[in-house]
Amino acid sequence: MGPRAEGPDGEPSGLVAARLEKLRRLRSLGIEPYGGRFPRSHHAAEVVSGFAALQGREVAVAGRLVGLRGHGKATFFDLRDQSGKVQVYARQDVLGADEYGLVSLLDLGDIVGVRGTVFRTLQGEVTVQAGRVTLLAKALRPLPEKWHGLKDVDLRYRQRYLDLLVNPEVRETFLLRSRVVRGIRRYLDERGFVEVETPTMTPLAGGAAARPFVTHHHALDLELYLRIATELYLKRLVVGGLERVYEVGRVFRNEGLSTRHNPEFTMLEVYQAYADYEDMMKLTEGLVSSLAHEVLGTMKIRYQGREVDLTPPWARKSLSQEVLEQAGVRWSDFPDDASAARVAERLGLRLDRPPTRARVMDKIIEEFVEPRQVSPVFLVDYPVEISPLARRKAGDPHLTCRFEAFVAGREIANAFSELNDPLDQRERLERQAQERARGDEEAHVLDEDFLLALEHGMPPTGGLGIGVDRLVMLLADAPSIRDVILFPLLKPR
RNA sequence: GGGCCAUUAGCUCAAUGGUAGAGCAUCCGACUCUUAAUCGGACGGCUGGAGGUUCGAGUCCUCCAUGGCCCA
Repeated sequence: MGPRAEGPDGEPSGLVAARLEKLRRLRSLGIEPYGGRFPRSHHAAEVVSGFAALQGREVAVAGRLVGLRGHGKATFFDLRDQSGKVQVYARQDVLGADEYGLVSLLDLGDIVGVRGTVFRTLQGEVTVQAGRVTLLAKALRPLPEKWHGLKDVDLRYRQRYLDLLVNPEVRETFLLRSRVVRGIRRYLDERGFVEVETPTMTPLAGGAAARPFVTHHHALDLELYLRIATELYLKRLVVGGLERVYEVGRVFRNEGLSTRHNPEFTMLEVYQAYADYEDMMKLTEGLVSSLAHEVLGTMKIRYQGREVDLTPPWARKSLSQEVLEQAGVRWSDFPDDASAARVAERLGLRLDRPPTRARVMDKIIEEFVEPRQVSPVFLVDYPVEISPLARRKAGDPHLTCRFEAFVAGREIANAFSELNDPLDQRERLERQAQERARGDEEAHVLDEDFLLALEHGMPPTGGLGIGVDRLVMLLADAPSIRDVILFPLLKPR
């Protein structure tokens, strides 16, 4: 499909038509509006910061035209590349009438390369005086308004490239995300962890309590599920002797959208053989605090107006104690589903599905405990009912060696001493299978292949999961998960 | 799934139920140190969609679409 003057959504022909006309005029002048390779000697920011050494010297810069101030036979324009912005000064008497004719046909949004000498204007701005101007790509559509930026949230997500071009803080957020992910890898690599990749499409979606997406493999005529966690495959690798493994990977959960939920998101999972959840606490606080220091230069961060100090060690509190303090109930107050329903009623919890004991536990934590944990804290020792993959606590078979870490009222990590008793694991998954048979689509699946692996012997292992998107939200002070995912899921237009 | 709010020019926003406007962008003209360049002129709209109330609807009502926030 060729360029058209009228867009599908009623784009008025004027703006596009004007640029198509310029394109035609450029070609008639023998200028190719879509250029090739343009070797740059410097980035924009380097020209500005390196002025002392570059003054009077020739540079080659390229970028998008984001400002244009014509003065008849001279023109100032601003080029922006990934590093920043640099001003260019083009004079007809230097360039000659032909090449200056090209400058007069430039539009905001065009991609332009400039070779020229570095100088400082009378106003003090570091500027490249153009000796040669090359059009590298003609823009046929205008950029959003330069002063107010692009605010329409829908357009910002659907045309993220415009958001990135016009709203500098958006680019900053995604550069920060990149640094966070790189920092995670570096931190773990330095500690002897091996990065692996496990299947995204699997015959069973295990390792978490969530509804999966379903897809179909034609050649095998096989139903496949997009993974909801990487846990069960990573533990198979621990069985196989990879003693320290991690995966930073996309997982998929078939749930609604909110400021904290996107159906696909990025999860870090880490497994360390011969370790336990105490080790995972040290790993968590060490990793998160050093990431903050690395990308923000401080461990004292601000999230949505609240001051949070990530400096280790983080507090540890008993989950049961915290539930008692915040909600006024004990786990032992509701030993079964019937009593759990009464407790839910009394606490005013509204559950969308029948209130089982496990659901009420989850809901109490979510509603009463999670929002109140502002300073970093590990809440430890979760009930076995809601922790089917975690090792039981010695001396109290109702609890597990599991913690969740909370910062700024949000869960950021979930970890436990992994259950390596294949018989206990089988019983727990069978219990989940019963829940599933009773209609709970989010109950864990029973994965025989995983149990087979456990039966070969898995060393005692500490495992940790961190939601990378939520971690980035925390560090970027972003209120919505959509601010840290480049292309969040939207309804198609 | 429910409630509230939003949707007006390419973008950002105005407009008691009574002639749809501004800034930026665009187009034409002037201008060789501007930087939200400036100055003069011009173009730009089925007011998200479909119905309804009214002499008259951007404005009031109903439904739909998309988004946001809150709730489930």
